[in-house]
Amino acid sequence: MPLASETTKTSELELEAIDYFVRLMSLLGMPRSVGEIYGLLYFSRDPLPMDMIAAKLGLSMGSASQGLRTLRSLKAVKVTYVLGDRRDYYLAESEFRHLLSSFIKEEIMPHLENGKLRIERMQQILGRETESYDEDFCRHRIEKLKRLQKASSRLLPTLAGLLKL
Amino acid sequence: MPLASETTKTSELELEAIDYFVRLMSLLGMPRSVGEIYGLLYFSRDPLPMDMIAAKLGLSMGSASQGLRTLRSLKAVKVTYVLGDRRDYYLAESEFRHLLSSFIKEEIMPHLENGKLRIERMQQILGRETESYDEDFCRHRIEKLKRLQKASSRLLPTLAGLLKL
DNA sequence: TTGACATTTCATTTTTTTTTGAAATAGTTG
DNA sequence: CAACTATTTCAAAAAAAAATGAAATGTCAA
Repeated sequence: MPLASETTKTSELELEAIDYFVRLMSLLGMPRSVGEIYGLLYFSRDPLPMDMIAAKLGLSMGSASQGLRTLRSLKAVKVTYVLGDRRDYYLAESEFRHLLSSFIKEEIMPHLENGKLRIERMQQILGRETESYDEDFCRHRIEKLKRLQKASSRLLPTLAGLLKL
Repeated sequence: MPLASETTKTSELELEAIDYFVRLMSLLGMPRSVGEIYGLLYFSRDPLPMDMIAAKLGLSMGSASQGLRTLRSLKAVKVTYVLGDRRDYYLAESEFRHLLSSFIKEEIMPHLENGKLRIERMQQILGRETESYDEDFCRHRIEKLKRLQKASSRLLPTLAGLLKL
């Protein structure tokens, strides 16, 4: 637990941003700590080292480390080297769109790929099991899935692209 | 726990669909049970009553009831009345896009609205706290948030609209 | 009105996810 | 190389989310 003396008081604006991003991130299924860290960095002009982030937010080092890893992988945070200090300093990538775009690429697209395989499997199964009384019905449903699949495969990369600009 | 005699054997195709939709729904942050129910209904030509759904999936009535409520609210499921039976029968709305569209409207848009208010609050706070040394910096960041906000407010309803067609 | 059944609600239990904290690792400096 | 510090890892604890099951509610029909 950090001593009050070590932690600069968290400003009202920071609190507001933390709240805002905790919500936004949780919409993307990210844990609270990730939103907190990003929120704190969002209104910080100077880059912050991990231990200060953890102290300000009252997080353990473990959480901070894991949260920063996530943010780095989403390109939501940049690492800065500060002369004469061994620690890594972090800065928020202020274009949140970048984050959304990486999120689509990293978290959603793989599921889409996987979905394609599954639909193929469904077709195989239906092909094998002949003479089911509702074969036609199932065939139609599979067709619908394929259309959904195709539409998403077009739409999502486009969206990811749009966001980056 | 349902007796084996009450449960028609779940077909391979049904299993595949259940798996598929459990994943897809979990991407939207929906609990497992919701995906299971929708998956089961997706390849069922005949509407099914809640007790049969619960039996086939090995879910409690409570879960089935809650899951169907969610699916109804997303317009992912239609209720059918069967003559001479008191139970409600459920049918999957096969256009999954409808579900995505309701999801955007019901789950995401409210957060957006809320976000707008929060950004306004940030501006108020910044307005009050004069002479912070990085006031300009914060002002810029708030501007970025507003742009993100505006872009999403345009994009998401458009997307929801596109999906419905 | 009463009984039979379908459905919902909700306190409790179970499961899953997230956080913690301490140990392991890595890296730098004297 | 040895001492020090920053960071990561991971088993265990805590917290959050979901499922259960039994009681409450609603609804129809005899």
